[in-house]
Amino acid sequence: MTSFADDIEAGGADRRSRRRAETKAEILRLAVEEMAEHGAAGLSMSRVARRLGVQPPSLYKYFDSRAALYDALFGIGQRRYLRTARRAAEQAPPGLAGFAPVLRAGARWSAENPVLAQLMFWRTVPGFVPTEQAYAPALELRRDWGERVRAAVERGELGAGAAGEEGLDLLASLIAGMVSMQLSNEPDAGFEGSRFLRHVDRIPDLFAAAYPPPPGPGAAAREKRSRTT
Amino acid sequence: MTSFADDIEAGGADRRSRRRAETKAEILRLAVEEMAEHGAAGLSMSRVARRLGVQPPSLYKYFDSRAALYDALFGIGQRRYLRTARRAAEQAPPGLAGFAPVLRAGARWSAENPVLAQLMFWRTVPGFVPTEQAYAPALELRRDWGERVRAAVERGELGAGAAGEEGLDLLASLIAGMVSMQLSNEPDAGFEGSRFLRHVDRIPDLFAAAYPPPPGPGAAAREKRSRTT
DNA sequence: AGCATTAGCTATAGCTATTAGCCTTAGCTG
DNA sequence: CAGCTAAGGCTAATAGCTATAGCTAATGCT
Repeated sequence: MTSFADDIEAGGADRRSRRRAETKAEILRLAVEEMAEHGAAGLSMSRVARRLGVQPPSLYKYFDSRAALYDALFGIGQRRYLRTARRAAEQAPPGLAGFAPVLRAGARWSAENPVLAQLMFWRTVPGFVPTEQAYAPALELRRDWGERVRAAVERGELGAGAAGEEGLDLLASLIAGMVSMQLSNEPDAGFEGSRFLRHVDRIPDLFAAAYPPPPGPGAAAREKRSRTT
Repeated sequence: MTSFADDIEAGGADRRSRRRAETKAEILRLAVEEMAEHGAAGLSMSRVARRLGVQPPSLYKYFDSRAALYDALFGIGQRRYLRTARRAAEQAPPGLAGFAPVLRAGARWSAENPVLAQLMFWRTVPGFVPTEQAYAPALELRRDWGERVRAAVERGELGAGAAGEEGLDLLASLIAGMVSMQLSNEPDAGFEGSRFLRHVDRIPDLFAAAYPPPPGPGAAAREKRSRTT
């Protein structure tokens, strides 16, 4: 969170390119600090410049506009969020049982990066629309979830509708709700001990309640297990 | 939505007070139009003044600051939202069966007033913090829900935990999720045919799945009913 | 009819983003 | 190592923003 060094690709191995990338990363870091203080929509180029010890117009050597700065942060956030989810997915068990760890990882990331999460999940900065490129990871993540849900359906853990657009919309709404409540009510609370994010672990059961699996082999065992949990 | 005449109390029966109240209502109306175009955080006093056909400083005769204008809209929105929910509650059946109509009424209101909903449910306007007075209806609504859930618990339709702070947080998260998805993804879509808000009717069942009622008289009948629904 | 208040105005201060254009110097290249 | 390019800073200026101060005319109550 603190450093953006890895998110800026240096144009070349030049010393100049390297220094330029460092400055860009520093600007992004200061921008996030600014947003943490004044709200995601309250980013001021002038204040960032002051923090950097530079006159405001100099910032435009690095980012074409305030919107471009937002877009960079939006894109970095989306990439990191996707990466976080995929890493969690690697270690998660297959099927429905793997939902909770992945959801939890995403929720934790959002709690630890409230400013970026606000920018990404509510689009509330007037005049800012993310570029297609910056938005791309969000579409990838949605595809990931599509596959994950489909796998759970094939395992007989969820009803067929769960893997459709409708089911994915419901699943997205469930996680969005808890993250939204967190961001608007206690953005600085962190993940552990959050009033709202502790409910994230319940999402798989809630989702399964909305799309119950068809009765089949193993249904009785699953039923018993879910009752004791 | 179009008129704010009923939301501004005229100081007296004076002709002056009446005209003043009319102008205030007109300003609020134009402010919402502005916000619909430029985003909730993109309200500009100058643009509102231009629309009203007046110089910017003249607005300050009616609202002390931009924040005061936001606060008025925030308070009006909260009052209307509370009123909408209570009206729906009057006609709703008692117990868990009454949840859906009330939730739906709130969701519909949010879809029809996306700008006010954004201002109220995400607090994303930099520097704006609602006054206690403007926020009060939100607390009342939470108390209403507390009673409604408690009644359902007493009827044996929900588990005991549902009526605690934790349960209410979960319920709030469920509705917030769908409204949030609506506001960020298709704010201009309206209620009917919304991808996300159609899931609102499922909330009671989801909530009941999280706080299942203790087995007791009528449990079998309830079980059968919920399966056929 | 008289007069206080209201509701407009202009001018101004101090922010903001952004563009234009200048100048120095860092550092790559021949 | 010399020279040149372009990176990266600067100042000045424009246009827009919120907000305050203070003036003026007319509204409409008493």
